[in-house]
Amino acid sequence: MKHDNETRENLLSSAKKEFMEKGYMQASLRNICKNAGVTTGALYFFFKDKEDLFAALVEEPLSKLYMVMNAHYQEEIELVNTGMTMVENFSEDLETAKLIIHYMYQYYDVFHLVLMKSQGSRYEQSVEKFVEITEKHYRLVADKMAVNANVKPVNDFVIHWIAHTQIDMFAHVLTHAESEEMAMKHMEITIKYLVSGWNGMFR
Amino acid sequence: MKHDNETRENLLSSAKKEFMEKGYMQASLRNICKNAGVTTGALYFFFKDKEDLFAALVEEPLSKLYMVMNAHYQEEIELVNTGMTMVENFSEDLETAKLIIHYMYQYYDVFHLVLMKSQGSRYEQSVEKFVEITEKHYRLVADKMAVNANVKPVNDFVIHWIAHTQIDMFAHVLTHAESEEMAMKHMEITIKYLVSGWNGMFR
Amino acid sequence: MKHDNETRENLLSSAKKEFMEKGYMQASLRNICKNAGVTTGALYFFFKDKEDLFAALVEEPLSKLYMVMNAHYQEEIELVNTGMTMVENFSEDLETAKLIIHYMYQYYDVFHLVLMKSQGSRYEQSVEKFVEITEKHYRLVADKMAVNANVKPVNDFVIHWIAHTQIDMFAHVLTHAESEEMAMKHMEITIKYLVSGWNGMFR
Amino acid sequence: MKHDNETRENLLSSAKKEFMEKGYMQASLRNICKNAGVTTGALYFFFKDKEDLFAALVEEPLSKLYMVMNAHYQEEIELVNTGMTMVENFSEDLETAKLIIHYMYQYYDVFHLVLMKSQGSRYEQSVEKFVEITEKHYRLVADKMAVNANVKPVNDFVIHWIAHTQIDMFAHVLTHAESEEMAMKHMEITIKYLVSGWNGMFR
DNA sequence: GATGAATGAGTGTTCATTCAT
DNA sequence: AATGAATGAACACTCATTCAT
Repeated sequence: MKHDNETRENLLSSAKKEFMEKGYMQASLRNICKNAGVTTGALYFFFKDKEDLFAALVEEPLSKLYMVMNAHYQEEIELVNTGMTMVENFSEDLETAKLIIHYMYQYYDVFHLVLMKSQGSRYEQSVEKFVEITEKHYRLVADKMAVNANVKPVNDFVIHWIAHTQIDMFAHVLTHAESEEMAMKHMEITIKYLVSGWNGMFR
Repeated sequence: MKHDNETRENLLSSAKKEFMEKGYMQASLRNICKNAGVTTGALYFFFKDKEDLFAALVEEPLSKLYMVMNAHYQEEIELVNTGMTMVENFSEDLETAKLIIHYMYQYYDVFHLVLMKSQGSRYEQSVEKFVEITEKHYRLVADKMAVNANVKPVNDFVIHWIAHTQIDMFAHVLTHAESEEMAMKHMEITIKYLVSGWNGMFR
Repeated sequence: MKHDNETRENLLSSAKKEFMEKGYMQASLRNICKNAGVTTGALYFFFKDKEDLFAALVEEPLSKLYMVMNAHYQEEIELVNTGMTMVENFSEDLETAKLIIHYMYQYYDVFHLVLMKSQGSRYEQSVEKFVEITEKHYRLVADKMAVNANVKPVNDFVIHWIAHTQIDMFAHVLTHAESEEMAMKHMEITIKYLVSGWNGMFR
Repeated sequence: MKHDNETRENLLSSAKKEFMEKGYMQASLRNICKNAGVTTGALYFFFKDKEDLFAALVEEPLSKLYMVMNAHYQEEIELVNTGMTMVENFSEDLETAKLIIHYMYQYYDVFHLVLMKSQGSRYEQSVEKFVEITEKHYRLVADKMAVNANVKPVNDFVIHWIAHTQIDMFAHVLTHAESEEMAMKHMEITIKYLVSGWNGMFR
């Protein structure tokens, strides 16, 4: 039986460590190879270039999360269409958030890399992409609620900022909580905070 | 009276432009010197190294803001000691926030550099420092309020996150508003949001 | 009967394409293998190294042409021994030239490779070899003619240059004519030119 | 008094040697620096990149020769306009050729580099440029002569080839003659050959 | 016959920094 | 006060080649 790409795995884990420590730009391929116990040529057998190496670490879980979020927001918007004026209890949002955080914890390192260490790579825009997805969602929700509650619609700037705040919360929880369990606990309060803030705008 | 170091000024403004465009790490001293019309040697006459050059741009306004914030929070805490259970109207907070944003707009480029372009320099931790200051403040406020309102105290994690959110808001407003005037307008809503969130935690 | 090495053939045709496009030095074995649908190891099973691969493409037709030329010039020199003082009509030379060009067209790619794309390989000296063969021939012819016409012998430098010019003409026609037919047509004038030049020297 | 760019000169002469020996592509900047006794950084202080280094060696004499040739051909064409049917004596052409060769010998190494060692640099097309200039000239001359001599005009292919042959002659003489003196001597015969060939076409 | 993996030396280039003048 | 020159280590990346399986 063939060896299971041991070198590739070594390279990936060495790369993960290096990217974690120094960030994408400051990471040295030389170093990654040295710590993986191979020469630079070996790296280029498995990966096209530096960016491809980084992509191999993060691409899949990342794009999957994009899909999950898009799908989830799709469903949620249909609930709003039924006509509620306010997020009466934040249980809905909490569940969504917990789902996302749970997914992120499954690929803890990946999302740490993407959210905190990707500057200089093509993934440095990932946070903005998450924001965009969330923003579109909130734009719709806010409009519905404004109509239903008969208040003037929230402006784009604020929607964008709220989306940003939401995403930053995920990043924050991921990077500051000691464990997934603790993360979940913290989120109950942060979501309560965010929902209170949201509703406050329509009062 | 000092004679104005024209070269020094040229270097500083050239540096500001380069750092703005490429960020600290990617900025090239070569380039900065070329655009300032001097050679690298000249730069090293005025500045110890790359970091010192960056510091010369941001240090003063930055540390002044640290002081302003510290002073302001000092005052504010005394108000809390008088015994209110809740931030009844957010006018207090709004005024503080507007004061900070106004200060930031006076040194727009400086804070843009510090908040967005300092990665790789020792100032990349500036955001965290702001958070720390804010955090200490909120820790005190939250404790007082918890006692007065007779609810269990908010945990450190959440306080930290709330401080972070607050600081991010400043960064966001600074970088996304078209003008100081607009920034002030936007802040009225964002502060309303944040205060609603804050109060929501104690309900 | 040999079984046809499909892989070998694929490698050869892929190599031909790569060498044609980029020249010997810039050609990448990686690329050649990729386009042939095999790995580098396969290449090294069939060919010793890069140069051997190039040789496999060109060696045979090339050395055969050397032989053809040598043989032809051998015959021709015997005609001169019969005692003519001048190339009265260039039909002789034209026929020889057409014969060579026809042969070259049968292995169009091979000679294109050898004449234009072999720099860096051991075949970069092929042109010089053709020149050498031609030169020896002209040396003899010129001496005979000098004696017969009672003029002083042409010096070696000029003989060498004339040979070079002749060979370059073949290369030029091969690479610039749109078809063999056109090549033949063009050669009638170029040979006329060359013969006029040659005879002019003895006038 | 300042040192006269000794390092730059060392680099240039080291580069000339390396380019001469290995050609543009195979030349190693590391090697050039080592033989010049400096580090790679020094090279990049004086030259933008590899191509710029090569250009510094050849650009000026090369473009000057383009100008000289263009100017000379301009004059010559006016003679043809006076109406001769044939280049009766080749003294005209010989003088032009000697002038060009003399210029080339003044910058012997430069033209050796350009004509024989520039492959891979932007100067690899220099021969073709010389041909182009010469070709335009011969196109005009041939047309005039065809009219005057009442023969059908020579086709473009042949004109192109003749121009090529002419330029190759210069390259050949430059690289094969032992001295300028010898070169001049050789040229008398080669020009005689070329003129005889040319006139032969119109007979 | 052919693969997949790996080597190791090499490439041109960029960088912050230094320092004699 | 500033120049011009030079350092030397680092960078990502490419190459022809090798070899156990």
